Amino acid sequence: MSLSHALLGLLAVEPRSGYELTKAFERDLGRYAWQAGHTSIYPELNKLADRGLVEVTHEGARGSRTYGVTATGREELRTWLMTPQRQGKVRNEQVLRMFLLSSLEPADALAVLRTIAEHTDASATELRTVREEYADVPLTGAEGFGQLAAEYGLRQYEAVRDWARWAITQLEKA
Amino acid sequence: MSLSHALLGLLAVEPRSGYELTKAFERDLGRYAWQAGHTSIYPELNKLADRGLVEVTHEGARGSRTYGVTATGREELRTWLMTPQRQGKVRNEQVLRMFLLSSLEPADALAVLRTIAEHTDASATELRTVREEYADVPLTGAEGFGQLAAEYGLRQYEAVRDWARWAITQLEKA
DNA sequence: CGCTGACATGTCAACAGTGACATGTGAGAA
DNA sequence: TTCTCACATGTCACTGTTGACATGTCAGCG
Repeated sequence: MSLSHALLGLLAVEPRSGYELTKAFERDLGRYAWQAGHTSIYPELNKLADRGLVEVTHEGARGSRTYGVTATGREELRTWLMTPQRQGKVRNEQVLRMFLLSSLEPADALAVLRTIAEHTDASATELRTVREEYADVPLTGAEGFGQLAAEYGLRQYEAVRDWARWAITQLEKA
Repeated sequence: MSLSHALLGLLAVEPRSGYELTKAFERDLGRYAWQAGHTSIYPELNKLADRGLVEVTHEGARGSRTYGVTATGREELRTWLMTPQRQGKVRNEQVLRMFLLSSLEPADALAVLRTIAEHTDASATELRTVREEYADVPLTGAEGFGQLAAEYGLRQYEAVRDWARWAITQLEKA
């Protein structure tokens, strides 16, 4: 399952509590890569702890538990990231919508494409400012994470926007 | 659920059997947008038929049933595609791997990035030849579907490749 | 004519993920 | 001090998805 590796990866960068992990999924990670709610995160943390891949490193206020990755966990994560990535699971509702555009009347398809182009352009602009904040932090470590993510998201949005614009001109030509 | 709309969309472009739909999911659709196996497709087709959104238009050899979209189904699909797309569900194992790169030693991260760059570049090259085949078919209708998909996939791969190359130079600088 | 392999559809148990519900804590504001 | 809200973790029923298993058909080949 990918959720376990996502948690392992986040904890490997920096120890966190289940609550903080939930927040992380609400930001970049859940936006572009893999979304998960606290209802799946907490049980998964317990399973990982049972398997000895993570451990509670600190207990704070309000019953919070901060988890860290064990040596075994770090090894498991490394193996997963380094092994030849076979065709992974993909499930993206936005992309699905784009693929189904051909089933609409050209006029309707154009309308949808225009809103896609607008939305992705707005998101790209937004991310460009986020990127500035990371301008001179090191790539590895807790901050580099966000930097790679922001850059990835930005390029992703720009690609979709450009595709939508291309599709619009193609449709208008016809 | 998105699967029902995916089926509706595919059938709206062109009537197909469950078997043919399964093949479609093994190609572009399952690769970039939404994957599904025959074990979820057949039951879903029956549910859609019960709800009157699709209907059997032809029964062929070996018990095959070709489905088409009803007027109601087409309306349902149109509504779904045209309504303001809230933040849809995203789940992409490849992207997840990229996000977790920061948790690796720089040397390991570089190795992974290099294979990503190679793989995506190869896929882009492959799709570029696929695109040629669509060079002068109309955008709407059964073929336009593949054309939009190919173009989308190509731009996606190129964006990821360029991002990986960018990340490599960033890491090497550090 | 028998074999093989793609065609074609299905069930079912196990598992993953979501949303609703539940419970309690501590900080800061009024 | 009381209230509110973010913090913090959890269960559970329901739904969606997968993989293993099951069954049968037709075309082409030797």
